[in-house]
Amino acid sequence: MTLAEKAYDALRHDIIRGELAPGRPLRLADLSERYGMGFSPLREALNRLQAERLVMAESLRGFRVAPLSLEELHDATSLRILIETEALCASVRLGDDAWEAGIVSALHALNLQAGRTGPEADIWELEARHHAFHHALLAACNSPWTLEFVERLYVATERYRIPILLAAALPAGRDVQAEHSALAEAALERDIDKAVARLREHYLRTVNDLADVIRLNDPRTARVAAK
Amino acid sequence: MTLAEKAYDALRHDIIRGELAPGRPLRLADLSERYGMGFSPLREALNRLQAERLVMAESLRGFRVAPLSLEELHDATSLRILIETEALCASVRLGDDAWEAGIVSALHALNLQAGRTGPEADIWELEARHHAFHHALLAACNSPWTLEFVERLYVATERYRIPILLAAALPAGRDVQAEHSALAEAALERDIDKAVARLREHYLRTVNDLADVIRLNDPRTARVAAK
DNA sequence: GCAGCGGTAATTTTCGAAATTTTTGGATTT
DNA sequence: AAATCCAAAAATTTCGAAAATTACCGCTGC
Repeated sequence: MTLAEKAYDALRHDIIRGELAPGRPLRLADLSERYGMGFSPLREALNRLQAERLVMAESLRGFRVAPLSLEELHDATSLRILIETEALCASVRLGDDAWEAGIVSALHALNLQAGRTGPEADIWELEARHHAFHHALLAACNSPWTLEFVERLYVATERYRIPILLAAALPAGRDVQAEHSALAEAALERDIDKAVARLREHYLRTVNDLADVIRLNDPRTARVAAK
Repeated sequence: MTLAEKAYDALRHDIIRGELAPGRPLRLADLSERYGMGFSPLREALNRLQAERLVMAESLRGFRVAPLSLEELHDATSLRILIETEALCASVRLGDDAWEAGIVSALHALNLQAGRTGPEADIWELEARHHAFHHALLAACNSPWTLEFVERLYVATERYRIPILLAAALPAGRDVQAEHSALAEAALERDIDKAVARLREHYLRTVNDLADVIRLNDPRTARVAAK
C-alpha cells in the first residue's frame, strides 16, 4: 500500500469521524506532521477527497474539511431514499441464498454489538456493523453505479450522526434495532412494498432526529428550540 | 488557474472525447510531454479522475483510462432514468421564469447547431449544447447531490456516444431534435407525467441505438449482427 | 520447448527544495 | 480613525532528483 493510499484512508477516516472538524483548514505542514509523510502523498489524497466532496479546495488557498448544513442533510437523505429504495427492490428481486445469509449475518452482528454495554460498547464498531447491515440489504442489486452512489450518500450523512453517536442521545421511544429487524424480515420475506416502506420510514425518522439535535446545538435556534 | 487544474481539465476533456482511448495506460512521462508539465500536477489530476471513475489506478502500476462495457452502459442508463426523472419532477414543480427561459434558450441553441451543415457543423459544439439542454431541464430541482450524480452519469454515458457522434450514424427513422422539442414542450406545460415519459423514452431509445452500434463494432458479435 | 531466474531498464512513488502566491502586520497617508 | 501600501512571513504549488517497485529480456536448466 502506497503512502498516498494510507493518507487517503487516514484523512477520510478522521474527517468522517469528526476528528477533523467540518470547515477546518487542512494545512499541509500540519498534516505532514500528523501523518508522518511528505506533501506529495497528502496532496494526492486531498485531491481524491475533493472529488468525493469530503474536502473543499480553493485555488492557491489550500484545502479545508467540507462543511455541513441542514440543507445538505435533507438533500442527501431524499436522494438516498430514492436510490436505496430502488436498489432494495432490485436486491429483493435478484437476491440469492448468499444475499439472505449476508443480511442475517450482518443483522446478528449488529444486534450483538448494540446489546453490549460498559467497556465492550464501542460506538465505532457499532457504526461499522450498521454500515455493513445496510450494505448487505442492497448488495444483490447488481448495479455498481447504484452501490457507489449509496456509499457516497452514506458517508455524506454519517458525519451528521456523530453528535448522536457520541452522546448516545437517541430520542426515547425509538427502538432502532427493532426497525432493523423488521427491515430485514420484510426483505427476507421478499415483500418489496413492506421492505421499501420500512426503509423509507427508517431514514425519515433518522433525519428528523438528527435535525432536532442539530437545531438544539445551533446557537441561532437554541432559544427557540428550548421553548 | 493552477497547473493541476489545467491538467484535470485537459485529461478529462481528452478522455471524454476518446482521444485517450478506454483502457489505454496513462504513463506519466507521456503525459508530461503531452501536456507540458511535471509529474506533480498530473498525478493530482489523475487522482481526482480516479475518484470520478474516469481513470483506474493500480498500486505501483500507474493509471489507465477506465474501460467501457455494455453492462456499465445499461447500469448507468437505468440509474440515470431513475435520478433524472425524479429531478425533472422537482424542476417542473419548482421551476420559475428563469428556468423556463433557460430551457427555451438551450433548446434554441441546440436546434441552431443541429441544423448546421458543412464547415459550420461542429460535432463537439453540438454535444456541448446537448449537454446544456439536458442540464437546463433539471436545473431547478434544487438538489446539489442530484445534479452532481446527473453530471457523473452524463459523463459516464457520453463516452459511449462518441462512435455515433463521429460517424453521424444515427439510425434512420429517429428524429432526436423532435424528441428534444417534445420534451421541452411537456416540461414548459408543467405536465409532469408527459415530461417524465418522454425523458425515459429518449434515454431508452438512445441506449438501444448505442447498444446496436457497439454490437456491430464488436468483433465477437459482428458476424451475428451482420446477419 | 519452456518454466524459472537474474539483471537491467522502465515506471511509479516520494521527498526536499525552489518558485509562486496569499496572508499578515505595521508604517504611512488621507 | 480609516484606508493604503509595502515588506516579511506563511502557505501552496511545482519541479527535479532520489528511492522503490515493477516490467522486460536474455539466459539457464530441465
